[in-house]
Amino acid sequence: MDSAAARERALDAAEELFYGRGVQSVGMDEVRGTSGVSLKRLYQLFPSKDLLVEAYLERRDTRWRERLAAHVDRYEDPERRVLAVFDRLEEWFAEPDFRGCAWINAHGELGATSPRVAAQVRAHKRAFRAYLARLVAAAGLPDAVAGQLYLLAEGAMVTAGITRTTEPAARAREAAGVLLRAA
Amino acid sequence: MDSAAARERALDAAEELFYGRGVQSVGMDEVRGTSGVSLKRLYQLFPSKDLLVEAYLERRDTRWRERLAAHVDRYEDPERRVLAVFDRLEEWFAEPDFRGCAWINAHGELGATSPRVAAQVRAHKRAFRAYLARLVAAAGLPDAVAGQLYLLAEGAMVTAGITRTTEPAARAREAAGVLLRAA
DNA sequence: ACCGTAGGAGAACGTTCGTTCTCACGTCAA
DNA sequence: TTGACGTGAGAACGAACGTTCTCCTACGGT
Repeated sequence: MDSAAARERALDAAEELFYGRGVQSVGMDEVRGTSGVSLKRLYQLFPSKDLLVEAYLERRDTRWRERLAAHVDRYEDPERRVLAVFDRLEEWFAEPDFRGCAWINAHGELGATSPRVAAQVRAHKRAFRAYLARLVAAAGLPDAVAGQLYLLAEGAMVTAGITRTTEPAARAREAAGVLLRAA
Repeated sequence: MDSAAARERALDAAEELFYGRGVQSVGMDEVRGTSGVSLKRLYQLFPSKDLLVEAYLERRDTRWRERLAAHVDRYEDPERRVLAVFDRLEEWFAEPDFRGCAWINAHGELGATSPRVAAQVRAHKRAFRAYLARLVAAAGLPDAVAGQLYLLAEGAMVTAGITRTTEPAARAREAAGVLLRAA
């Protein structure tokens, strides 16, 4: 197994475990067991657990935003594209291993003690918010609407994570529709 | 120091530390140091750390909802009372030691591994949501609006916790105003 | 005064975990 | 063939931490 493959496997295992059970309740030894990558190699690729956590969050950030954009790009109508964000949320919430927003969870767990994780979370949320702002601007709507929709989306994520239902997405979408019409 | 006073001090310290830095990064020894309650007494009052965590969340839940209700009760107009929820959020976000919603944070940290904490978080959120529903019903508005406002409030909490600004409260309040007018 | 009990300070115990080390094995270059 | 090197399995190390234990002091009832 070459270095790149080991890295992917390690990140796959890290993501599954850290996201599924929280960072602090997963030991490096379990990452080794799940990934099949030896401890020695793990520490070559990621010299500390902190760095593995950062890499996990970073890769997940890229993928999460790509999947969102891919979903939105199914549509052309600018207003429909805004609402597609909430459709994507619903799809996400329905995934069998969904356990809430990885960044909100990581912030709750590590935000107070790890400035780097806190910064990654802020960057991720800033990027999401900026994306929403672009969609709203493309629909010719005032920027304030983006902030409102952003709060709805965050509320839906956190609520879906706690209740383990997809329903918050539909509710947020309804509210978003009202806000769009009112703007 | 009698037993009741020791209990209060222990809970004060637990709340300050657990809320401020997260549960898992605070040891029982630090709770002892901050509270001035010896380990022996701590374990008499709370036979395990888990039970101390539960007691912390429970006491905070009671107080948090009392303060919210007290703020809302300043007003009589039913619609104003609904909006007062967001005023209270802004006040909360501005507190100097504000670090996001304790239950969202606890859920991110422990929700996946502690069913009891997860249940407490769900109960707290259910209670908040039910309170909002009562305010909305008293204003003669459809129940669906309560769900929408709830998502706005949760989004504001999570965003304020991550960005450490009070601004999400004002944005959520604006959006809430629009939703109320549209209903 | 005397004893039983409670409490405080802090050592001690056992476990977990991040990280490093040991050792044996296989591979490839000279 | 030999020897340097990379790797894997897992032991080992050191720290942190939840929990319990030891020992000493102080007090309340007789």
